[in-house]
Amino acid sequence: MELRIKNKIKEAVRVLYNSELTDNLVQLQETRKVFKGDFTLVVFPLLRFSKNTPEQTGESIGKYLVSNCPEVAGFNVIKGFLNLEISDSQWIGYFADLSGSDDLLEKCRVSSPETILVEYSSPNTNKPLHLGHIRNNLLGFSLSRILSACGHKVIKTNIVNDRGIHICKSMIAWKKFGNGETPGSSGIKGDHLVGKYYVMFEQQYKVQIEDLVSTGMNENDARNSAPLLLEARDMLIKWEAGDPETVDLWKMMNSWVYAGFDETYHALGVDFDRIYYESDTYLKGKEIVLSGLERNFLYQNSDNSIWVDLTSQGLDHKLLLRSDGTAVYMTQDLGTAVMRYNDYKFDRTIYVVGNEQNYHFQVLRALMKKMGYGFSEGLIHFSYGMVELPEGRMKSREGTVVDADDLIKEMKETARSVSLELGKLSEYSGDEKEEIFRKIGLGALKYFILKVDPHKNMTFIPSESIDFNGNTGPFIQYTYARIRSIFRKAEQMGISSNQDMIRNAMPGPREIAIVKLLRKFSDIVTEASASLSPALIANYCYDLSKEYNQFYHDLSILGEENPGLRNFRLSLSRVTGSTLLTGMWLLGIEMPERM
RNA sequence: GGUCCCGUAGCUUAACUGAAUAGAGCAUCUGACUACGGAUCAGAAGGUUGGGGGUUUGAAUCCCUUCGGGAUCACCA
Repeated sequence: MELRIKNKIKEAVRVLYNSELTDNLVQLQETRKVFKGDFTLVVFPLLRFSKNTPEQTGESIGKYLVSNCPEVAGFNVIKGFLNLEISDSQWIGYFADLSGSDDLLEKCRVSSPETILVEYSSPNTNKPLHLGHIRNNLLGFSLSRILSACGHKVIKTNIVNDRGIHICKSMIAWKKFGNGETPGSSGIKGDHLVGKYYVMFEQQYKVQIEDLVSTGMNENDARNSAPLLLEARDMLIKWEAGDPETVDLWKMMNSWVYAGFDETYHALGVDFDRIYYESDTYLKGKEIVLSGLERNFLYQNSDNSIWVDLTSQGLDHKLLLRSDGTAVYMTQDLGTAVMRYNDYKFDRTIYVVGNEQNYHFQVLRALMKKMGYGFSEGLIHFSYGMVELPEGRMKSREGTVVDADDLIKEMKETARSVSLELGKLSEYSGDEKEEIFRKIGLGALKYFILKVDPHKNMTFIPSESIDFNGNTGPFIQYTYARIRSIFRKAEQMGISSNQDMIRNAMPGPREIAIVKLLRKFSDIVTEASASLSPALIANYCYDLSKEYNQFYHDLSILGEENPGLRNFRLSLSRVTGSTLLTGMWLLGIEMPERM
């Protein structure tokens, strides 16, 4: 519709002022609520053609459109703004089409689908997932669904950081202090158990440093010569050499961690198509660096360390292999990227990684370009903001890390107490209730995180951040549950919605307002996919719910006497319900049938 | 110090890539159920978009400057 109107506007200017308009001069936008109309043309840019006042220009174009453009039923001009009024029958006709289609996302499909890898989560195996990972996982998962809904081939992927000195630290601590403790023997979830030994290492290490300092050693030397650290380094060397005992221990402890992560991922409702492990990819990375050196893209220092010079691209020199030949972070990312390209020939890889690594990804891209990898342009860093607490960043040392498992559990508990307080659901079985609490608690958490612009840092206030009223997940879920309830009731009454009757109805402004919103859905999803922003969909679902709740409050649906109007309202409810369901699905949020 | 990001009501945030009177929610105050679900709805109050300058018919948005906060610049990941 907008496109047709825009073309008519161009035609109007051609006829009235004998001038050709370029698209960027036709600024057609939604009319703001305080004014009358549906679409607004900003006429300021057209004054140079009309050589007239804004009011006169608006008036002339408005008149032309009313007589030449069937969609436009009327207009008004306020200052430099031409507000166009669309006839109700246009909106009703549009809704009839929408209502008859069974695929709300049909218009979102791109004409040339890409193969896109979305990397998210990327945990370390020495500690459990926390709130930061939750944002990461939710963003990555939702982006995957959005891109895939738009027709792209999406591979959800994860790179597990399972090697390095930090892993050896928890292994050493477990060996020395663990007395053979396992998840099974202790009842502690595997990732938490390993995390416990990592913390224990750091504590004991600190004690040893203090002891050494008290004997007169300076702190730096103490740090480097504490027995525990020496043992960890020794273990890393053994690991790299493939020492069977070390590798077995590593495998065993990793398997505990993976089982723990799987549980968290499952609770969060995210999954992956393909998981890469750093312990596999770093070797590939080394290979690439060595061949890059041979081909003179890189250079070697006198101490044998290997570097790349990116100063010509405004970046710096970057180390790629240590002097002892071991790999650094960048090394394995090179390897991972190449392995992935070999596996999938992707058009894009979207790295969902915090903005603290902006520089790293700039370097990665520039480096791959320099080394001649054609796909370097397709490496996209989806840089999202940190989750902070009121007192600042989460710090594991200060024990302020918000644990993912705890948070998920707390959300469900909160949902439970809110529900019980409201006294609903009494007729459901225990299992049914648990399922509803889970959906609501998780819905609140997910919506809270996804509704904010991914690029912005966000503050999480444990006691009050997650609400169940207002602009929240449960508000949208509630709206959906109400709609479902109407249809249960309608069924009892023997009423069903009839597609053929829609065009004959005479709905009022409340209904039309919803139709206008429903119509925007596919544009919003397309926009979310293009700009990689689930927040657009989240806020849209809220707007739609709000509009629907107003309608629901003011007007009766099943109680409406006029069958045509009742049918229209029922159809409107049906499409609103499926739009909310689809929108929230794109965010990874489940909707309860009742709550 | 170099580079980059962010400052919007008390709090959490929106604003389509420069347009009209900057939208919401929470919290506060006032009202609405003999009605399809009150986790709802209606209303009030709350803003010099950190400050200052500039470009423009028009700036939260672009440019400069200043203040405040953060990130990054490791043979850490």
